[in-house]
Amino acid sequence: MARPKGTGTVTIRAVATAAGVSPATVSRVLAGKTVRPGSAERVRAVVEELGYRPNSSARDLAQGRTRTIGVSVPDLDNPYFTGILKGIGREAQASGFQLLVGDSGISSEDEVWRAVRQRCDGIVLCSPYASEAALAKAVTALSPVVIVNRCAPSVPAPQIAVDSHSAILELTGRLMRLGHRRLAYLAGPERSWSDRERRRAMESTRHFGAEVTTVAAGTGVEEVARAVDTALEAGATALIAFNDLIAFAALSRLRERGVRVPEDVSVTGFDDIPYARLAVPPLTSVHSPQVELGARAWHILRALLDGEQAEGFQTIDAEVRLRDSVGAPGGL
Amino acid sequence: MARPKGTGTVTIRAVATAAGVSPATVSRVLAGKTVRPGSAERVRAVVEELGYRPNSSARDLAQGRTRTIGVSVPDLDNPYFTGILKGIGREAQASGFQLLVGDSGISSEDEVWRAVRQRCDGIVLCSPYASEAALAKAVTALSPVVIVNRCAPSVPAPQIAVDSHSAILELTGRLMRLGHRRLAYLAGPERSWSDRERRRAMESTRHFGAEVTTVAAGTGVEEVARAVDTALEAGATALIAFNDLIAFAALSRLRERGVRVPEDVSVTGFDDIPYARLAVPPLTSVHSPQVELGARAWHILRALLDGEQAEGFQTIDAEVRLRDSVGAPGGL
DNA sequence: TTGAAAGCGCTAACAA
DNA sequence: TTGTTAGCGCTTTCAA
Repeated sequence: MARPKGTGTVTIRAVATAAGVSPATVSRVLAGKTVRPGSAERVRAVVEELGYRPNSSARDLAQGRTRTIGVSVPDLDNPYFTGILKGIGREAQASGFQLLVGDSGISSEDEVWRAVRQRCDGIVLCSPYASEAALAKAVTALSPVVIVNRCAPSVPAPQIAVDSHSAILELTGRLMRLGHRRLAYLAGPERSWSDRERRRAMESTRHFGAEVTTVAAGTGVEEVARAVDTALEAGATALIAFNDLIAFAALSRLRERGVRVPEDVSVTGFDDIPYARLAVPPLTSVHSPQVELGARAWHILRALLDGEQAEGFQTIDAEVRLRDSVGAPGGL
Repeated sequence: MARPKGTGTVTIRAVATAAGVSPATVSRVLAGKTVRPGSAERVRAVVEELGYRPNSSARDLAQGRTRTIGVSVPDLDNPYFTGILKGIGREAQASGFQLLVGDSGISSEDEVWRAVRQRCDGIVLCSPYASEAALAKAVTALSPVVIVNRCAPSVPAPQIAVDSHSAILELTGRLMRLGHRRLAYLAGPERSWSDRERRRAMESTRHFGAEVTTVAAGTGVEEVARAVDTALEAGATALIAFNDLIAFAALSRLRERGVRVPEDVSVTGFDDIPYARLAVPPLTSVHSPQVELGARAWHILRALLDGEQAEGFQTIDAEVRLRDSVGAPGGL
C-alpha cells in the first residue's frame, strides 16, 4: 500500500475490465501484438474513452529498461553543446528513445552523471573539462557510456570527437601558403581537451617554419583584447582563435585599434556558428559538425545497448570555410 | 518472471542480506530516515562495496511520481529555446528534479508531447507555432502543464512569456524621439506568437505618427536582403528586426548596398544574443531574459505539482539595450 | 527502531 | 488467441 493512490488513476486493469478482456490482452494490443480484431478495437476504444495513459515506471520496471538515454553537457545554453544534443535527440527520438539531459555546469559533475544515469539505459558524456582520471573512475559505474568531444585513452569507453587537430593544420597551412609566418593562437579554456588539441596543432606548425605565439583568451572580451594586443606586439600577422566568439571579440578589438582585417592581420575562428558569415569581414572558420557528432554518438551508444562491442576513439572531420577575414599578409 | 534478469543486478534485497538487515531498513537509510547508527553505517558500506544503484523505475512506481519534468521545444539547437531550457534545468536540478527534453521539430509535436509527458510528473511546453486550438486540445491530457513564451487565453494552463509588446513600444518610442518616422518591421516566422505580438506593437506606433512597413524576413538571409530592399524603397529610416539574426543579416545587406548604419538607417534586433554587442556597429537589441523565463516556468510547474492552483498569464520584462546601430535619421 | 508483507502498474511465461 | 499468474525492485503501513 505504497502510494496516495490518485483515485482517478486509469490502469491497464480498468481498461481490461471495461473492454471485457484480461490485462494481458490490453498489454498486447498496446504493444501491437496480434489479438482478435474485435478485442483490439474494443480495447482501443476504451483506452480513448477512459483516457488511459500507460505508466512508464511500471513498464520500465517490468521490462528492465527505460528506452531513455541520458546526456550530460557542461552548459545547456552553449550552442556548441546543444548542437550535439540536437544530433543525439534527432536519432534517439527516431528510434523511440527519450532524452534525459543534465547540465553539469549547475551541480557537481559527478552527481549529475549519477543522477542522470539512474533513470536511463545509457549515457553520453560531454565533458571537456573533467580530468581524465575522474572520467576513468566514473565510467564503469555509468556503463554503457559514450564520451563525446575528447579523447581519453585511459578511459574504457568509446569516444568520438571532432578532429580539430587536422583542421588547425589545414587552416595554418593555408595561411602559410598565403605568406604568413608569425601566427598567434588565441587560446580557449585551458582545461578543455579541444583547446589542448588545437594548441598542440599550433605548435606543430613550427616544423614548417611558423613562429607561434599562444595567448590565453578564454575568459571574456577583456582578455581577448589583451591577447590581441600581445599578439600584435609579437608581430603576428594571423590570429587563430579557439572559437568564433573569441574571433569576434578579436575583430572588435582590432577595429578599435584601427588594424585592418585582412589587410594588416588575418583572423580565423572555429565552430562556424551562423553569425560567422555575417561578421565584418565575414569570418573564416572551421565548420564543426556538432549535430553529426551527436548523431554518431547515439549510434555508438545504441550499439552498446544492443550488446555489441564498441571501443576506441573515432574522429569526425571538420571543414575549413575560407572567408574574407583571411588574406595575404601586408594586404598583398 | 518478466525480465532477462541481468544476473548481476544488485538489488536492495541483496544489500539488506549482506548488511544483515531488512530491505525496509536499507530503504530507510537511503531515504535518510532515522535508523540505528550502526545499521546505517553497515548499510552504507555494503552499498559502496556492492556498487548498489537504486532502480528508479521501481522507486517511481512505488512512489507514484518520477521527480522528472519534461520540456518540449521546437528546436534544441536554437539559443532562444536553450536559454529557457537552461533556466528550467537550473531550478529543477536544484530541487532534485531531472529534465526530460523533447525536440518537437523532429517528430510530430503532439507525439513528442505525449511521449515526454509519459515519463514525468509535469511538462513545460514551448510551442510558438502550434495553433491555439491544438494546444487547448492537448493540454488536459498533459496536465500539469505550463506554457512558455506565448499567451493562449483559451488554453487552460498557466502561461508565461516575455513582454515583447512593451519592449517594441519602448524601442520605437526611442527611435521616434530621435526623429524617425518611417519604420520598417522585418518580421519573423508568421505563425509565431512572438512575431504576432511584435507586429501588433509595430502597428500601434501609427497612433503616434509613425509610418510602418512590415516585410517578411523569417526564412533566411536572402529573404532578409529582399526585405531590406523593400524597406529602403519605402523610405524607412529605421529597421526593427524580429530578432538578432535577422538584424545581422540586415546589417550585412545594408553594407553591401553601401548604406551607412546608423547615419542613413538605424537597425535594431531582438534577444540580445552575445554577439549583438560584437556586431559592426554594435547592435541595439532587446535583452530577453530566457533563462529567467525558464526559471519562472519551473516555479509555476512546481507549484502545480505541489497541488497549488496556478492559472493565467504572466509576463516578464525585457530591456532595451541601446547601442551604436541606432542614431538620429540623416546622421544628425 | 525494525521486519513482514502488501502492493505500485505493467509484462511475459505458461497453460489452456 | 487468451487468461492466469508470478514477478520487476522499491516503499510504506502495520504490528512487534
